[in-house]
Amino acid sequence: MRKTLRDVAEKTGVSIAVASRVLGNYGSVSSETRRKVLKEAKSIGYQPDIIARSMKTRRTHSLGVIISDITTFFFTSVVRGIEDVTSQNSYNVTLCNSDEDADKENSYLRELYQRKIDGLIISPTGENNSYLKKLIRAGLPVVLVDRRVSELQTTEVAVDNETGAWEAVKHLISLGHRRIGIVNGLSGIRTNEERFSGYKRALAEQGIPFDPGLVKYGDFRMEEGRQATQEFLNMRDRPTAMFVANEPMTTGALLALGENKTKIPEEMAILGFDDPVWAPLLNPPLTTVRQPSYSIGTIAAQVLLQKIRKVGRGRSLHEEIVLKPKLIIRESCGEETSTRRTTD
Amino acid sequence: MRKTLRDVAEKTGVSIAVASRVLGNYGSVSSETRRKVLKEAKSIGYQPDIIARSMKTRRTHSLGVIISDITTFFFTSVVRGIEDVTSQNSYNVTLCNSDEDADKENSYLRELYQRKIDGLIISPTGENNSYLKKLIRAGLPVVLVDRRVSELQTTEVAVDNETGAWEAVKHLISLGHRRIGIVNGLSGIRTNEERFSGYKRALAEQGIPFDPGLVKYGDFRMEEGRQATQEFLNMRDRPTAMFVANEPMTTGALLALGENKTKIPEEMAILGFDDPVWAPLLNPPLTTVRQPSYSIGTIAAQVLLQKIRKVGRGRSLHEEIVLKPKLIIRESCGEETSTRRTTD
DNA sequence: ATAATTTAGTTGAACGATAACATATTTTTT
DNA sequence: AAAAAATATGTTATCGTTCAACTAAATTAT
Repeated sequence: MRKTLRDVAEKTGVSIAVASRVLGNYGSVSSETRRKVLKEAKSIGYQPDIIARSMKTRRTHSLGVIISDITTFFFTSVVRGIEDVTSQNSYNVTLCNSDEDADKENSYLRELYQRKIDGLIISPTGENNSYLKKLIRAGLPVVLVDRRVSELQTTEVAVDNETGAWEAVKHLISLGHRRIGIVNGLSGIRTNEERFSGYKRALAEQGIPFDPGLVKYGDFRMEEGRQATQEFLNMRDRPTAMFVANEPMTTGALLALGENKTKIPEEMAILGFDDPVWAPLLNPPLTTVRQPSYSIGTIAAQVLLQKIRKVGRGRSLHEEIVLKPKLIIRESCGEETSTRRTTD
Repeated sequence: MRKTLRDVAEKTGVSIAVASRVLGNYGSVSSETRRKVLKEAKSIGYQPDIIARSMKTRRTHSLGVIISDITTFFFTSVVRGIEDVTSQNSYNVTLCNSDEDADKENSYLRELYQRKIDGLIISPTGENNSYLKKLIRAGLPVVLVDRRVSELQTTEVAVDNETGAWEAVKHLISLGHRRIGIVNGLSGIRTNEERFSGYKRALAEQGIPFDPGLVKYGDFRMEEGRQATQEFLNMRDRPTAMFVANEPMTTGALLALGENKTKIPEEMAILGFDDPVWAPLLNPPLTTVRQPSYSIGTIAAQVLLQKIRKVGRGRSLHEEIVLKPKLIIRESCGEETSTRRTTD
């Protein structure tokens, strides 16, 4: 039988309120009764019922996390960061995968809200975010990760995508590449618009005309990265280098390159966004733009906990926390002294 | 202001019980009042309070998942499987990373139990599992994944590790390898004992004497895989092949091999347990033992939901669901026609 | 010595739903 | 037409806590 506060109180011969005070460590109780209550609680193995407590306190000490897919390197890492700080602060995390599906996202949102989570960390799909907006306006503490959505009045934690992509493409250009393909993510998403604009800026700055034929859009998953790459390879005037906007699509691209026995970087240079553990294991090792994904998670969680603590006072404001991505140069894009360069 | 059942009832001019019946879809209500209640509920935006409901029904519709580290390929995949079936059945998942730390595991266990989860999926650390045992005896539905623990009276979902390792090592031997190193996981863990015993059996069957100098233990993480490999490389009489018991340690091993510019498979063949997406991308592509990790997750979740539905009736029994691992032969172990073989 | 304050403890009302039970109304059966 | 059964609705206790309000006793201040 499950023991309740009442059992503890009765056994000790004291009122429920006193037992509650002892266990909840507030109010005033004599050290004598405190000792007795504690002893009795321990002896019958009392465990507080968090549900009942939440009912009264209106705090669940649990957070929701909605990401597109835990299976991608970036998000596992973010989630791990979140979990590490929340567990230290005795908050729980409910994990949800939206798969870039706005309906799925909304139904999770509803579910989590009904469960009365204290706060939410989300990487929103971007479409149809009126329900999310409503929750924010209703006072739910929310932190956005990876994806900025300017019309949401809340805190965002993400990397400077424009600069990340810009540096990546600049690097490619510096190695002599002129025809640079991009495999971008879904077009509605700000994160990808930014990466795209970094790509275009780098091109423009070096006086390379923008060629719409060199841009492909994928759904962030491996399969579409592979297809896009295959399409590049089939072109008459194919690019000499490609920049891929996330890790799963990069995996797909590498698969396609392997299937076609395309030599990297001689026949095709490749540079990916996100720096998974296996990037240095490849031959040649993969050049990437590394996001501090674990930190994005820890920071998001810290900020969220702060917000939760001061909920009520003050309106939620739009606030951006932007971290720096870092270009990790390995060997998949060729070398400074490449023939391409000298013959150009 | 948050709306309650009471608000709906008052607005409609009906008792709370009736409103509850309509929204909870049970009991008998006239279609006329049902319509009115539904309409009113919608118009004021009523959302049931799941906490309050749980309080009364003693069901939370949420599950706990405790794994060592979401960051490893195997577990992300398992978790994704779990999440897919739970979300379809409108259960929620609270994710916890134990990091192979029994204390951390136990404190999560306590926390989850207090939160009154309806069921638990866990990959236990193996040490100090008396609290887990207690919860099982107390009637909490539990499913073990990846790690078997024979003394726990509950369902286990895992792969046949002995056979997996046996096939792997047999493959290595068939390619002419005689000195085969193993980088095993922590020694207390059954999963690894099984893999170790598969290794030894393959050796014994081919009449190769077991050499304790060729076995290293790691903590499942990358770093120790790297160290173990470095130690192998430093041996005078180093192995010609190595079998690594999980993905992060395999990553570490590959890193060490790369740092030492060791040629794979000529100077060192490598075969890893777990088949991450990137295995085929390596050069040479990595031969691995693939576990159906996503299925382990979905099956575990399905079994758990079944158990939850028939909780109360019948004691929990020890039951093993064992899936088949599959050897995926690529090129990191050499070829049938290897010089090693012919010169042997 | 009396008043004011602090300390220790009790009582009972929430929190928002569910569900057992009671009652009133309608429909069906005999 | 009376009895039985089914349907619709209301009343109230309850789940396990917390917390405000209150009382009684002990301590301190004047």
